[in-house]
Amino acid sequence: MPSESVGEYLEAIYRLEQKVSPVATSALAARLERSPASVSEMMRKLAQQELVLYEPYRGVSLTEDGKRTALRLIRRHRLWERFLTDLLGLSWDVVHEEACRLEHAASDLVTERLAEVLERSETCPHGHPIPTAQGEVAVEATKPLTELEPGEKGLVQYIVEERSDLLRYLKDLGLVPEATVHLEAKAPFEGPLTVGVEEEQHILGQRAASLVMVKPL
Amino acid sequence: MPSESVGEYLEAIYRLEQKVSPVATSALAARLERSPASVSEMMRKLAQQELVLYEPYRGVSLTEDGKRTALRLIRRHRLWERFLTDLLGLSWDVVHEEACRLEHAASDLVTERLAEVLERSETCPHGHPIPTAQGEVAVEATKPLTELEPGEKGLVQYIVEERSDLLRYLKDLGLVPEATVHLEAKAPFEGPLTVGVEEEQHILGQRAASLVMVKPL
DNA sequence: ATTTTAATTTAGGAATACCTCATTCACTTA
DNA sequence: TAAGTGAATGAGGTATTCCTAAATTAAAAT
Repeated sequence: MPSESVGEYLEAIYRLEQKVSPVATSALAARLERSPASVSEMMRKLAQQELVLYEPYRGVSLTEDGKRTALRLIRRHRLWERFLTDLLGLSWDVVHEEACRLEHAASDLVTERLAEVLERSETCPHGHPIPTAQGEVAVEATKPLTELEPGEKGLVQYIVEERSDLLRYLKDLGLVPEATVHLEAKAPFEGPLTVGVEEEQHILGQRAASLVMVKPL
Repeated sequence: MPSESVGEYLEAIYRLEQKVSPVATSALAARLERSPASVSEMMRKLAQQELVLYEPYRGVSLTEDGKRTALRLIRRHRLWERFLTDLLGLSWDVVHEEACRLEHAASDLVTERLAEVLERSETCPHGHPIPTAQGEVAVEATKPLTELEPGEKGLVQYIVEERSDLLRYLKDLGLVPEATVHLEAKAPFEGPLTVGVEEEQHILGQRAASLVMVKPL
């Protein structure tokens, strides 16, 4: 099993690879709040352990081995998030940080018991799918709220980033997984969107909207 | 807040100080499975931070500050043990190790929520009292099972050590907190004890019996 | 095709927390 | 009281993981 630090790197690479692969050093450095130099150094080490494929100056991607490890940690992470919201009643904007630490402290035994207790949970509180113990992830066809056509309706699937301030804002607007949204208008020049959420109407900018993934209805 | 390592030292000192104070380097080294040299080194550091009083070659004891920190961690530790047995259904012989890691991963926010969810828990699964959030510990008048007089009855209060093999053995005999024991006979020359536990009768050696603390009835 | 720039890597260091081996100390025993 | 013994400490070293500052490289702009 990887050290806490190595684990964080693998998870981050997995997440970033969903967008672009290979992943740039600077992207990793930004996400993990480390210096680019530290990231380079760590990549060399992970490559040596065959957890990543690393082309200096080009970027990194996970090997099969690395992906397996990352998914195991992501499973733990999301299960703990569920635990924190569902059983302890914490709000969805604080659970990410807490789960980051708990995921490394729990053994597989504890993790799987937790999974049983949380039985029907298929996603974390932000809507991301919880990988199975075998490392399978359910993939849904989604697109950012910004790419819905005016007049189109969608079902909120997940929130791309777990930043606390973003999550608090979105919760206020009712933009949470399972919510139904109706894109009423999209201002030109990448302007704000007018969206109906359940019974209310809100106006929000592209930045926030692009982080809300929806399944068109 | 202390590092994981420092926390382990403080907790260990607290526990060992219940028996003898000041605590010897070798006792700490044995409990934490570290080399005596590592312990010396760490003691120097903790003394500098005024978490312990350290007299080289004589031993260590906690300062008020150190005790407060230790009790906060012990509270977390025992709450997690309760969580693991009561909510996840793990057996009492594995929860100590798991809790050792979880206690450092959880914030105070999580800890106090956990305490609320576990409401009426006043002890860990091994019978040790859970300190309050203010650092108070309930103390009961107890003595080792070996010091019960033949014919005397007692209520099992707590098990002194959390060693897995010991706990499994004691569970088999029904020697768990809350159980009623009846010391039927004590063989001479520190020989085995004959004890009645609820409806059954068992014979056990001094080593094991001395680790079972009872409240005489 | 060269220059510039921005990203990336290398070099050199620091902090934490371990270890082993050699030495020193406190206490007991002769 | 002196020697011996076992516990405790000190010296020197390793592994992680982070950093800043300097050098390098790839890619974009002239």
